[in-house]
Amino acid sequence: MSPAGARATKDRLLTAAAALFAEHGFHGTKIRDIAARARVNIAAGNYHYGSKKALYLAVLRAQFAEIRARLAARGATRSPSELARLGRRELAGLLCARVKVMLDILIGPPPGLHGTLMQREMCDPSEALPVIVDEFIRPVTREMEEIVAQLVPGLDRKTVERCVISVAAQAYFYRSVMPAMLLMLGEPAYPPGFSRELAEHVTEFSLGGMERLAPGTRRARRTA
Amino acid sequence: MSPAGARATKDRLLTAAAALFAEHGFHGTKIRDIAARARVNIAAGNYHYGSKKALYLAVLRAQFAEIRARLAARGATRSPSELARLGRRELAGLLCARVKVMLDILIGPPPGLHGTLMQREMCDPSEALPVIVDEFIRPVTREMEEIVAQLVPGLDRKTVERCVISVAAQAYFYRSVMPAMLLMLGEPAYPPGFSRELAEHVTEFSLGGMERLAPGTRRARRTA
DNA sequence: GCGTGGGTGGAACACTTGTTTTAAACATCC
DNA sequence: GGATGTTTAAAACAAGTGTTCCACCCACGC
Repeated sequence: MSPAGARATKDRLLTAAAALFAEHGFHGTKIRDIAARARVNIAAGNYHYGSKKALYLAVLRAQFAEIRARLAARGATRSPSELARLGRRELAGLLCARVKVMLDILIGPPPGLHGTLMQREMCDPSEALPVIVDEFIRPVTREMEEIVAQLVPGLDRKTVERCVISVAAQAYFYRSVMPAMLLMLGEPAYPPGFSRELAEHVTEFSLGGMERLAPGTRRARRTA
Repeated sequence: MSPAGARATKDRLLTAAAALFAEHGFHGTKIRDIAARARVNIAAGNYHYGSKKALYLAVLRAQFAEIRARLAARGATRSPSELARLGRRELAGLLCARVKVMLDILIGPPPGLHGTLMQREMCDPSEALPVIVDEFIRPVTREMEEIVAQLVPGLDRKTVERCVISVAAQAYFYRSVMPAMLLMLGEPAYPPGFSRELAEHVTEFSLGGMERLAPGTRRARRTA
């Protein structure tokens, strides 16, 4: 087959596998289903990737390489020198924009595959977990830490780290427990405009939290 | 066998199944492994519970009935009238205590089975999800909402709900992404005393967030 | 004492599933 | 045109796994 045709098959395999791995997990996804969805032969998966596990790793690598690129493109990234020139209001807006981007990716609509795949990796870590940590979690965390440190001067490193976690936790939560939350809401999906509303709530909530932890704030009792 | 013996095998089956389902998930757990761990015959599972799925549902029902009892026992529960008599400082302490209880259950040591089972249900919801929602999430959420509403008067209902979510999200996060976080920390487990440290951080962070969202706070711009 | 029935043990069954094999068809490059 | 690499098709293999079957055991009631 032509190289174009070849890449088409290999790519169809990858995208079909990504969707199915996200939907049913590694164990719940059958090679036969992937082949059927990609409209290729059953043996194609093993031919191109060697094994089901290798295909899974390829899927995760591709997904998190893609999302990293997407974040860099519209992730509201600023260099440290740029950050230093921003005022509090702009920094807060930047924080809100980043939270919005995270929520858009996580809860959609439509919900991205990345969040689901990440969640599954947390349930059953595989050799792909370091890839996710290095390709996604670490860079995003780093950038957020710079923003937070700039936004609330005087926070020690550990507190900055924990504040970033507290921010990320809120965004991640809405994806992570989505089935339960939709059950409680009685809705089949999050309403339109939900990620914007949430981004504003999370930002305000977190700004309050970070300011309270800033040195000099009343009742900001630090623990040993 | 005597009824006592029968109940013994049935119970051993249940506890063994709980541990293994938590560790490996539904698909990853084999009837034979459960039987081996419970030291019963391979057919015992199907005999006593009908099928693997029914056993799984029984496990989740039992686990979340147990945790509900545990929470009621040491969950720092207060009646609305009791809450009304508490000052801000005591309410904040109550919030911190509840966060600590959640973190103790979630991240341990040792990490409880409930958090893991819940996380797996979020990945692959089954008929057990409504049980978790009704037995665990709803009551805990309700109690937290009462505390928050008492702690920060004037918050509208929706904001109270979202604040509770923001608090719970932080606690849940440390369990949910534990593998990645341990990988980043380079440690095999969370350090001793971690849940206390975290409870204090989460409480302070959240108090700041809630106060900022309170009506009358500067820049507490509400969204439509 | 002796069936009797609920519970048990071990094997067998039936099915799924990842992987491999064989063969042939097809496109592309030299 | 032949060599090479890619794709399809069908079948089979091998391992694993949920479930079922049946003989057996032992406490309990007659």
